Amino acid sequence: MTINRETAQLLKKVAAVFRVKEGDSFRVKAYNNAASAIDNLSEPIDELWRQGKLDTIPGVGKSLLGYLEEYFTKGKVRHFESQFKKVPAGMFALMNIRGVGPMTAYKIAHRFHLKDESTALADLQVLIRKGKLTNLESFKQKSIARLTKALKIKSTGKGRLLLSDALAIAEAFISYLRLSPFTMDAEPLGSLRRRLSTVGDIDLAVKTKKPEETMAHVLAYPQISAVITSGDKTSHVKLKNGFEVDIKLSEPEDWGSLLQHFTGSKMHNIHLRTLAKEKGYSLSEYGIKAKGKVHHFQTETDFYHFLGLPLIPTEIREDTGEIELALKKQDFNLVELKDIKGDLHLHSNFDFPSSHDLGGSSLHEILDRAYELGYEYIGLSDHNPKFVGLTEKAKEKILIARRKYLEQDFRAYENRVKNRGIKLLIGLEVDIRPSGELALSEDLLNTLDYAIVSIHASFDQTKEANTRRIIQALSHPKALILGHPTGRQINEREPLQADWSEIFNFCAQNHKLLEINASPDRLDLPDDLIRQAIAQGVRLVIDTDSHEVSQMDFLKLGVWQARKGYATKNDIANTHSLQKFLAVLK
DNA sequence: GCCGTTTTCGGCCCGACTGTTTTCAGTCG
Repeated sequence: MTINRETAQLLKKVAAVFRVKEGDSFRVKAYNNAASAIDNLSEPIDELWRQGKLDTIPGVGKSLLGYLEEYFTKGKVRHFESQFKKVPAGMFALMNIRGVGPMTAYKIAHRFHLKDESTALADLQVLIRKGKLTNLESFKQKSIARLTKALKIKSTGKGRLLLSDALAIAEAFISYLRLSPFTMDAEPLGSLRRRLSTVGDIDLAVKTKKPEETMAHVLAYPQISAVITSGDKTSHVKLKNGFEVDIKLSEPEDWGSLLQHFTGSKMHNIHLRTLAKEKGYSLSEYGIKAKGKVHHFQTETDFYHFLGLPLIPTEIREDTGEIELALKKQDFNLVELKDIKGDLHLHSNFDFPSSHDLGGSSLHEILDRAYELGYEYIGLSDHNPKFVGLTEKAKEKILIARRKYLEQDFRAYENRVKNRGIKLLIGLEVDIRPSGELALSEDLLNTLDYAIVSIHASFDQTKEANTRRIIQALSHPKALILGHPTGRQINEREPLQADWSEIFNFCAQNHKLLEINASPDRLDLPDDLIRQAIAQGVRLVIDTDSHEVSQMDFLKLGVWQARKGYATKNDIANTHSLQKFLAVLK
C-alpha cells in the first residue's frame, strides 16, 4: 500500500524536523504515532479521505486532519514545506540507515551540506571512503565503523517477506536453537507471531536458564552472515539470505511477559500500558510492577488475567478494538485449524484444455493428503476449460465426461483404501468475464456440484463496474463461492476496487460464500474486509487454491487470516459437516 | 499534536544496546 507508506513517511519527516529543530518531544511523538497508524492501515488512506473518514485513524486529530486534507487535495502541505526548509534534505535519506535517527542524520547532513535527498546516501559513501567523516561531535571512530557496517548491510538487504517465507526461515532457526540442551523453548515473536501477511524482521524468543551459553549457541548459527548487535539478553543478526533476525532470551519465570511484550503490536502494548497505568501498574518484558512489587508471568494467559482481561489471541493484537472487547469480558472464540473439515478449492491434474494452469497432483494424491489432514470432504475446482470453437453440445459432453471419469476414479480410490469415508464434490473455478458473464453457460454450470467464480483478468475496472460484475456473476444458482475476492497479490498487485459493502449485502441475502484464499501471496480476503463481511452477516470459506498436494498445508495461513478478521467457527462454512455445508447450496 | 464513561488540561510506554561520556543521549522495537 504505497500511498499509506508515502503518507507515513511524510509525517515521519516532519517529526524528524521537529525533533532536531525544537524541544517539544510530545509533538514529535504525536506525528510518529500518526505515521505508524497510517502505515498499519489495511485500506488505502486516500480511500478513507474520499469517504471523509480520516478522523477515524487513531492519532489523527484536528491539526493533522487539516494537513492531510491539504495533502490529498493539493499534493503538498504548506506548513510541512516550510518546516522542511529548516534542514538539509539529505538527512531524510540518511535516516533510512539502521542506527541513524534524526539527530545523527541532521548532524551529518548539516556538517557536510547534503542537500539532495536522492544522492545523500552515495555522498555519504564517498565521505566515508575518503575518510572525511571526522570532526563530528559525539561521533568518533566506533560510530563511523558502525555506520559503515550498517550501510554495507543495507545495500544487501531485502524488503518485506511473505508470511510463509518468514515462517520457513524462523522454523529453520528454531530447529537449530532446539539443538542446544540449554534451549527450553523457542517461539517466533512480533508480526510473525501476529500472522501479518508480510513480515519485515524476524523476531525469535528463547527460554533458557543459561543465557550466556544459549547466546553463544545462537551466534554460532551457520546461516548468520553478520552480527549487528549483541548483548546479554538480545542479539540482532543478519542471515546469509539477506534477512535480519532479532533473538531475545528469557528466564522461564518471565517467559509469558516476554512473549506478550515482543509480540506487540506496539500500539496494542501502548494501549495496554496506558490502561495499566491507571491502576498504578507498570508493564514491561519482565512483568508487571504494582505497588513496588514485580509480578512475574510464565504464561501470557496469566499476564492478561492479572490485568483483568481474557487472553487476547495473538492475531488480533493490533489495537483495533480488541482491548475494548476484552474489557467487556468478551470471549473471542476464533476459528482454529482443527475445526476445518474440508478444502473446496483444489486444482487436480485432470487433463482437459484448461484456461489457466493445471494442477500437478492426481485425485488420489489429493484424497490421500485430505485424509492425512483429517478432512471429511474435498471439492475439486479445476479451471474452466477454454472450449474454443466448440458447440454448446460438445462442451456439455466434455464436462459430463469429466464428471463420469472423476466419479469412477473416486470409486476406484474408495475400493482401494476402504473406510476412509471422504466425500467428493465436483466443481470448477469459473472465470468472471469483464462483462460479469461467467465463462460457462447456465446449462454447463448445471453439470457441476458447485462453482467458485473468480476474476482473473481486467482488474482495473471502475469500482461501480467491478461491483456490478461480481454481483452478476454470483447471481447464478451454482455460483456458490467468490474466489480470491479482491484479486490482490501481495507485493505484486493491489486489491481491485469494489463496493464491498454492497457485495457483502448481496452475499448475505443470497447465501453466497466469500473465500479466504490461503495462498501465501494472496491471503484474500484481507482481514479488515473479513471483519466487515462478518459484521454484515456473510459466511466465509477457507480454501487453499492448491495446485499441488504440498500446498494443501497452507490452509493454516488461511485460518490465521480468518482469525485476524475475528472469524469464529460459525462464520466459516467449511467447519461444518458436508451435510450442513450442502444445506447452504439450497 | 493527541486524548478523555473519574479529565477539554495536563498528561503522554518501557527497557536494551551502543558509544561517548563520567551520568547520558540516541536509536530501536
